[in-house]
Amino acid sequence: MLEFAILGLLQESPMHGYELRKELTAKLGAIRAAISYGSLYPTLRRLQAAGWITEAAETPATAEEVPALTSRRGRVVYKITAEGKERFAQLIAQAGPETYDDTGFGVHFAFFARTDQATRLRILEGRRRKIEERREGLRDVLGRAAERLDAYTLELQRHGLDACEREVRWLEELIANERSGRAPTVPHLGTAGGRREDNSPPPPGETRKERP
Amino acid sequence: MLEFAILGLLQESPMHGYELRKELTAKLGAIRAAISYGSLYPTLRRLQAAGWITEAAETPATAEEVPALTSRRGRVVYKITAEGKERFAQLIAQAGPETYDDTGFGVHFAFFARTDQATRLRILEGRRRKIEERREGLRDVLGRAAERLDAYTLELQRHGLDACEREVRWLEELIANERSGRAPTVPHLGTAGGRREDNSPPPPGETRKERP
DNA sequence: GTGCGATGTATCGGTCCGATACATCGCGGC
DNA sequence: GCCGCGATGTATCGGACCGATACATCGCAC
Repeated sequence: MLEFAILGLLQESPMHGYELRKELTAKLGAIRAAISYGSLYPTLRRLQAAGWITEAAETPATAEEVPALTSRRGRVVYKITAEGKERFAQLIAQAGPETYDDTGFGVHFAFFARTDQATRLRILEGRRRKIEERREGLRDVLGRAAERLDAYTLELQRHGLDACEREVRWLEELIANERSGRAPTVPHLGTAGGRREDNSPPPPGETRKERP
Repeated sequence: MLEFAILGLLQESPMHGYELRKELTAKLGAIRAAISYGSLYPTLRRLQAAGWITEAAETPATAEEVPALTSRRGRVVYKITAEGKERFAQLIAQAGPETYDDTGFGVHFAFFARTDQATRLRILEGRRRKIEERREGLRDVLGRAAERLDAYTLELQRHGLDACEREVRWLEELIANERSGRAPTVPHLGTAGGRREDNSPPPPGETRKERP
């Protein structure tokens, strides 16, 4: 999962570890807390060993200004390779069971902008199926095994059941949307009205052109 | 987390591994998929080494029937020890940061029937605080960084934000309920009748009372 | 001039998962 | 009669990820 997310992010622009973590947190904040360095750095090393990313020298273009007096700090910038892009495409295409669990689905969804419509549809439907199964399981427990469980446990199940039903409805909307016309957002909300008050002083990748 | 859940379940009755997994799945089905044997068995071993659980001989009372012809099947039944009960009580009392993340909170909540009211309240409020923080983070991203993110990522955040708001409301209800009167369920739903035989000390809240 | 929070890289032990292996039991179909 | 098959049951192994920890620099406020 981390591998997938890193390759996806580096496709937008080269980054160093710390930055990667921040972007990851911003992009995946809805589905997981914050990636740990204890996962991040080893994974970066693994990706590099596999040849999917490389270290890029950290020289901010106008490097002649202050050459090397203070022994340039060890900031390691990574960029994705051609093999890395292939790998990412391959990871998108092959959807295993882990694609539909909470984290896996969230990460895939976060990169839907780089995913073709057919695959998007497949993933959304797989997720819906999985949630429906979970929902049925919860209904069973609430129906058949209710007297074996205490009130708190039941309340937890009920809350979980509610979340399942809600997510299924959300997925239905997204699926319908995906089928009829390739609109990227669900109807009840427009195209994210932009008000710009903070233009992020050092934008980590200002030359971001979406590759269609 | 697994340690906590196992000790909590074995407090209700002795069980063998397979059974434990099924009960765990039933009780925690709302918050996590299904416990893996690759976690369960090593954890059982660890708990046994620590002296918190012991193996109980599997002899169904009338064992004289078929003595040992077919080499009695290796079903290992575990039961909790006095030290194990102490350990469980200690784990309930001390609430670390992990008590408030998704899984940690869910597991603690599932055993609220064995938790005193003050601790319940503390955990519910800690969880609320944590979710409120996550909610603010998502609002920040949706407000300040919206133009940096694509429509799918934004939709994901919106869905996450919605879930946060919903959970905060749920927690508010539970907290209010916990404060005024010790009713174990939220008002809008009743049911939940008798418990099964269970020689544990009186669980602090099986006497359901309808709060108007 | 000094402390302190943000930036930045990195490792280590431990928890948990997914795949896999293997053995028994009851039951229905042929 | 016996054969497969799904449920029951115990167990291990490699790998992913986390939390704690360590350490170093930078800019800024006091």
